Amino acid sequence: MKFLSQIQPVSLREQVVEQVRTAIIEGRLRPNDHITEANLTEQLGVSRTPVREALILLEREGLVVFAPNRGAFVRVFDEADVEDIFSMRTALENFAAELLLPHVTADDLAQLDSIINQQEDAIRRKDFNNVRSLDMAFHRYLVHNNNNQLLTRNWEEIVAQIAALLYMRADAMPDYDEMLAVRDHRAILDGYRAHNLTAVHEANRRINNRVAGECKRALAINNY
Amino acid sequence: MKFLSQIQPVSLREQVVEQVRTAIIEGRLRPNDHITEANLTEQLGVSRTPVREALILLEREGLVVFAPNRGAFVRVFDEADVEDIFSMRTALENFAAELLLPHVTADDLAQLDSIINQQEDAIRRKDFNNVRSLDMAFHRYLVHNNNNQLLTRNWEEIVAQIAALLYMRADAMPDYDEMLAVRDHRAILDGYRAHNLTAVHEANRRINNRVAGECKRALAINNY
DNA sequence: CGACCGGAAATTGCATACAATATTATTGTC
DNA sequence: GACAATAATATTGTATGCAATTTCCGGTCG
Repeated sequence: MKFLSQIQPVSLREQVVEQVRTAIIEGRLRPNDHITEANLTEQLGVSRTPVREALILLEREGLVVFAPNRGAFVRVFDEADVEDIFSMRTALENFAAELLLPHVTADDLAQLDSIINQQEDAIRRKDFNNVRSLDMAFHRYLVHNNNNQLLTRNWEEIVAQIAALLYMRADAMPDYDEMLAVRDHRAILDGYRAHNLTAVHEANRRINNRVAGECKRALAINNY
Repeated sequence: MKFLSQIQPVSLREQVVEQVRTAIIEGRLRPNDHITEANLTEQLGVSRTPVREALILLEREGLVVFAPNRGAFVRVFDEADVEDIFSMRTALENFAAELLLPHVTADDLAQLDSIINQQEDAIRRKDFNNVRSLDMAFHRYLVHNNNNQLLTRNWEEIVAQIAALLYMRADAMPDYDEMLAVRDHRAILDGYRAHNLTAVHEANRRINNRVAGECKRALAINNY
C-alpha cells in the first residue's frame, strides 16, 4: 500500500519565484519597485542564475516588467489592465461553474459554507491577512475542484495579479467594508445550492464588476 | 509625425523560444522527442544560457516537460489533456465572442469571410500548410480584436498546444476532410452576422467537441 | 547465458566571469 | 552657477566552468 508521496527536488529557481511572488502579492514589494538581480542574490544567498530565471518567469506571469539593461520593476497596472484582469477572471470562474455545477456535492457546499463563516469571523477579529487568504480559498476551491490543469493555471496567474491589486485597494481605502465579500460569496454559494448556473454567472459578473471599479478608483487615488 | 515604431532588441532567449516553439507546432519536433541544451546550443550557435532560459519558458507554456537531470522532452498529451485543452479553448473563444459581438463591424465580417474563402481555396489546391495557418488566422482574428491582453496570451498558449495536436491528427488520419473546418467557420461567422451570441457559443462548443474527439482517437491510433 | 556491478559518458543545476549598455556622477568650460 | 562632455558605476545579457546526478555500456561472476 502506498502511503508516501514521491519526494521532488525543488529547484532554487522555483523557490525564488515563490518568494518574490509572495512578496509582491503580500505588498512587501510595491508597484514600480526596482528589483535587481544583485539585490535578490544577496538577500536569498543564491547565485544570479536561478534569480534571473525566476524573474523571467515572473515577467511571463505578468507580475514584473523588464526595462532592457535596467532591470526588473514590479508591474504597475493601469485601468485597462484592471478591466482585462477582472473580465477574464469572470470568464474563468463562469467556466469553472459550468464544470463544477453538475457534480457539486453536499460536502462541497458544506466546505464552502465553512470557509465563508471563517472569513466572517476573521473580519470580526480584524485579522485581515486571514480575511484575504480565506477569500481566495473560497474561489480557489471552486476552481481547483474541476481538475482542469489549464483552468487552474490561468486562474492562479490572474489571482496573483488581483492579490497585488487588492493590497493597493486596501491602502487607498482603509475603511473598506470587507463584509461585502462575504455577502458576495453567499450569493455564489446560493447559486450552487440551487444548481442555478445563470445565478452563479450573474453573481460572478456583479462581484467582479464591483471589485474592478474599486481597484480603478484605488489606482486613481494612489495616482499610478 | 510619427511614422516609425520603436526598434526593440530581441533577446537570444526569445529567439530560441520562437524557434523551438515553431518546430514543435510544425511537427519537426515530435511528442516525446528529447531536447538537450547541448543540441540546441549547437544548432543555434548560442550558449547554454539563453537556450536554458527558453526551455524553462516553454515548460511553463506546456510544450515541453522536464525530467530532472535528464533533460527536456516534447510534451505528450493524454486524453485528459485533450479534454482540458479543448474545453478551455471553448471557454476562451466564447468569452471573446461576448467581447466582440457588440462591436463587430462590417469590415470585420468581410475580413473573416475572406479568410474562410482563402482557406477553401488552399484546401482545393491541397496546400495544407496554408490551410492550417488560415484556420488559425480565422480564430486569431476573433480573439485578437478584443485588445484583451490576458485573453490573447492565454489563447495563444493553448493554440500552440492545439497546433501540435493537429499535426498528430494529420498523421493518424491522412484523409481527413478539411472542408469540415470551413463549414464550421461559416457557422461561427453566421452567428456573428446575426449578432446571435448563443449561436456563436453553440457553434464553438460543437466544433471543439468534434475536434477534441478526433484528437483523442488520433492519440489512440498513434498509441501514446 | 543472464544478472549485477562499476565506471565512463551525458546531462542538467548552479556559480562565476566577461561583455555590452544604460545611468549617474564629475569635471571643466563658459 | 548652468551646461556639456566624459569618466565611473550599476546592471543586465551572454558565455563558460564546475559539481551532482542519471543513464548507458561493458565486463565479470554465478
